[in-house]
Amino acid sequence: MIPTIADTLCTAKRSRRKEARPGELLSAAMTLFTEKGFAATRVEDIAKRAGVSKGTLFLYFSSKEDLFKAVVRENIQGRFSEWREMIDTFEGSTRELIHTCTQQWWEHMVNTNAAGIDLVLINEGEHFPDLVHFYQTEVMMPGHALVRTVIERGIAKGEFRPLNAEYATYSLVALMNFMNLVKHKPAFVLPQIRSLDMTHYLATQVDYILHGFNAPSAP
Amino acid sequence: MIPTIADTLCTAKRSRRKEARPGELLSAAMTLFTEKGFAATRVEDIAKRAGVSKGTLFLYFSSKEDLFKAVVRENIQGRFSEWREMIDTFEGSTRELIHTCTQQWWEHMVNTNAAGIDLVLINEGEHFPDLVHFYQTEVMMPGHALVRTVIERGIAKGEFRPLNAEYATYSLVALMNFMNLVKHKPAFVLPQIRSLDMTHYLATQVDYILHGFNAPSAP
Amino acid sequence: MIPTIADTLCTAKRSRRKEARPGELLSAAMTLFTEKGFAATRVEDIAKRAGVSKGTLFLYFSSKEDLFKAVVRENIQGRFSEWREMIDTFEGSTRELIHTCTQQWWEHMVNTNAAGIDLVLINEGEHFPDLVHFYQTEVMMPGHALVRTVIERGIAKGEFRPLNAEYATYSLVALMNFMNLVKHKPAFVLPQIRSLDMTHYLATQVDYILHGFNAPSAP
Amino acid sequence: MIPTIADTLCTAKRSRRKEARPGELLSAAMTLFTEKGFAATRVEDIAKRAGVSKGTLFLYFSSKEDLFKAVVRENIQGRFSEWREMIDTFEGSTRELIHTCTQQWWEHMVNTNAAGIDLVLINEGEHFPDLVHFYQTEVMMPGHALVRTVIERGIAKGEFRPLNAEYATYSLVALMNFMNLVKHKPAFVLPQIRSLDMTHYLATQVDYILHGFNAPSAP
DNA sequence: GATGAATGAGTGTTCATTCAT
DNA sequence: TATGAATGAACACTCATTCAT
Repeated sequence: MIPTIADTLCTAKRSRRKEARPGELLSAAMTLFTEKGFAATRVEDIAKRAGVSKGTLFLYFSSKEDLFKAVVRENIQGRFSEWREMIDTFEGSTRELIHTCTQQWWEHMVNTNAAGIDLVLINEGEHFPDLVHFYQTEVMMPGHALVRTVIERGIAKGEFRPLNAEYATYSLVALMNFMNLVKHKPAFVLPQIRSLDMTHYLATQVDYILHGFNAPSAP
Repeated sequence: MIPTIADTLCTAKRSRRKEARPGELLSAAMTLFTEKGFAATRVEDIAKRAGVSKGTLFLYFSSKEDLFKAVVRENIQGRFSEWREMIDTFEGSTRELIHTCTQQWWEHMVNTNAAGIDLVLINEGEHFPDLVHFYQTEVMMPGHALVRTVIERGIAKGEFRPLNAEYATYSLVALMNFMNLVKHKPAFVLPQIRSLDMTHYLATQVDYILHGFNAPSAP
Repeated sequence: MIPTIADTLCTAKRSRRKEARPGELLSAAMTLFTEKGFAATRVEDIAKRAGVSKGTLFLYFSSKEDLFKAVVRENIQGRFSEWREMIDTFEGSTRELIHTCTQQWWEHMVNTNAAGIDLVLINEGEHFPDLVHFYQTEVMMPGHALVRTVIERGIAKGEFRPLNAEYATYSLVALMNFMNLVKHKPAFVLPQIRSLDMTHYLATQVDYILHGFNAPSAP
Repeated sequence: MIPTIADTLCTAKRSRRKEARPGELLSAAMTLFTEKGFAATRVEDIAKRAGVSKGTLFLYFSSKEDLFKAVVRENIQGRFSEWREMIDTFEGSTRELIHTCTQQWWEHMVNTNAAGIDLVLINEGEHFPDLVHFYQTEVMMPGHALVRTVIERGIAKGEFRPLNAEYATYSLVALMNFMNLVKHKPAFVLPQIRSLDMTHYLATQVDYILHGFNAPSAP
């Protein structure tokens, strides 16, 4: 018997979907978690958005919290080695390095929503102490260390004044958090900011900060 | 029957409290909303903290949402005229003005939790579209205008380089938001930051920013 | 204004019910738990039977399991002191004592359904290890000790032969369990047994057992 | 292509298993049903224990209930003719006959878990009215009749006093049920009983009962 | 005015059953 | 025949809101 196109599609769809399922769920979960927060997101809505039933979700993730952890692991953790590599081998000025890093962060973390996860934890972390611990240990500490490494590089090479490295780290963290909020939280700032060219805005803000660090302006 | 002293006390307490009731509820609500967010705060806990029953709360506020709106109106609006006055009549350098403003903001807004309301709206604003509109119009726009006025003063007086005033405004907004988060959201940053002297930290960060604006360092 | 009858009834009903609520829930719970088992009983059905809503049940008992424990405490625990008292002060023959005890047990424990709780634990105990522990400690051990005391009294007074007291205890336990099953589990025995006079049957069976213990027959 | 040894084994195993499948499922089901009860046993666990998938189980049994019915039919029915034969041709004393029967029952019914099914029906019979009817008719009535026959033999031969045969039957039934519970329900009795030699215990209890029937003690 | 008992809609999670492969 | 992915009904528990007192 010759398989009809419908058959083929069906088969193809089934098997393609089977493998894609966890990924589709993770993606749907990331979107909704970052849009509405953890508590306000209903697992049923995640499932619906991934095109499956509620029961199917629990086939792949043992609980809502487990799903959230998986989202974090998938999207944030494990990118650090690349960043570390990049920073350690960078040959240009620290000024260029910081611009490169922030632009990449914007592109890969913010535009993909990955950075929005941060905001979820900030807001609802109190109810999930173990998630916070996991996140502090696995995400925030490495991230913070990365930024600090860059700052210290600038100081060591005499590009920056002898700053308090911890404070300077927070200068960049504050900016990144600000941009994260602008991107993900419509209620955060005036609508007009949304019409800005965020890439350009980021570069400018970084320049302000570097200026404060005494880094020479771009030639 | 002759009223005992206990009776008298009781009556006095009663009537005093009767008038103070809404204020106590608003205060309890602000504390809990800023601590736990809107959704995660139970009206029963607000009532308990205000020393009344759940039913009483609904006597004064028709819903949880209504109570939240009242908290916003009570604590944020109406401070702007003082600030405007202060800025318009300030006689020192813009650098000093900015330091003064930020320190006052820290003292009056952050330490009193008022600024924490901001964070609640940022996170859960989706549930209150009209409140977000109100907030944008009545709080964020005036606030933003105030900061911008100060920036423009600095540019006009030649203390700053000819900055993009909008961008520069956001530099300060980002810092203030960062500090707000540090104060209110334990999961936001690494625990170590909590041991900092926040007043000093704020001053230092403002200095970095002003440095970026080409404002001469403090003498 | 003169209260109407309706008012009076309403008031009376409200306040009467308020106090009676936990008792009504306990009673409904005992009936359903013994009829259908723990897992198969829905809290909503318990509430419905007590004439309240599901929410009300959780006002008085923090969980289904907690409710079950309360049923045990209410109906079984705390009766032991009376029994102990009665046994210690009994003046007749051990034969008479055992007949008295078993008849009272039938009347107060089986006819009130209290003994049915036993069966629930027997069947579903595996899923509630802490309930089993509670029950073994608080109910089975004292109950077993009580029966054993009586057996040992008979041996000490020379009314019984020098039995293995533990074995002999189980002889009575087995009988009691049997009757419990007959009363509560329709599928346990042939329907014909239901037409027996259970009081008489119990007395006869006890007599058989006592006969086995070498207690002289009733004169 | 030449089949490898592995292939052969696989095929052999496959076809052997294919035929054995329902039996393996029945056996797994009996174990789990008697261990955990009907409702608390998950079909997936039965399938896993039988080494097949959940889907396969439903290939052989149309529902969980249907599987349970098959377990009952498979394991209990059809043993009665042997017992009847044995009883009718037994030549020793009724006392010996009863000891023989109870020991055989322990060995063949309790130790093989078959008797545990009894308990499941006792507890969850409400969900299977037709099965209860089947069980009463096909299992309990013949079983009861068998025991009664033995009692009546003892009376007829003058070994027992002129007992109420129905009552005396229940004496044995109660003991058997008790032992069944001890064997299968950990929550039933105090843990100490588990350390007893059950065979010896059974013999002793039977002796007590026979003593009550006035059967002379073993010589 | 003040209370707190009562409500019931809403959500995370389980599991028997189905069905495309 | 055998699989296992998918389903959705069911249930314990929470909490904003109501209302008789």
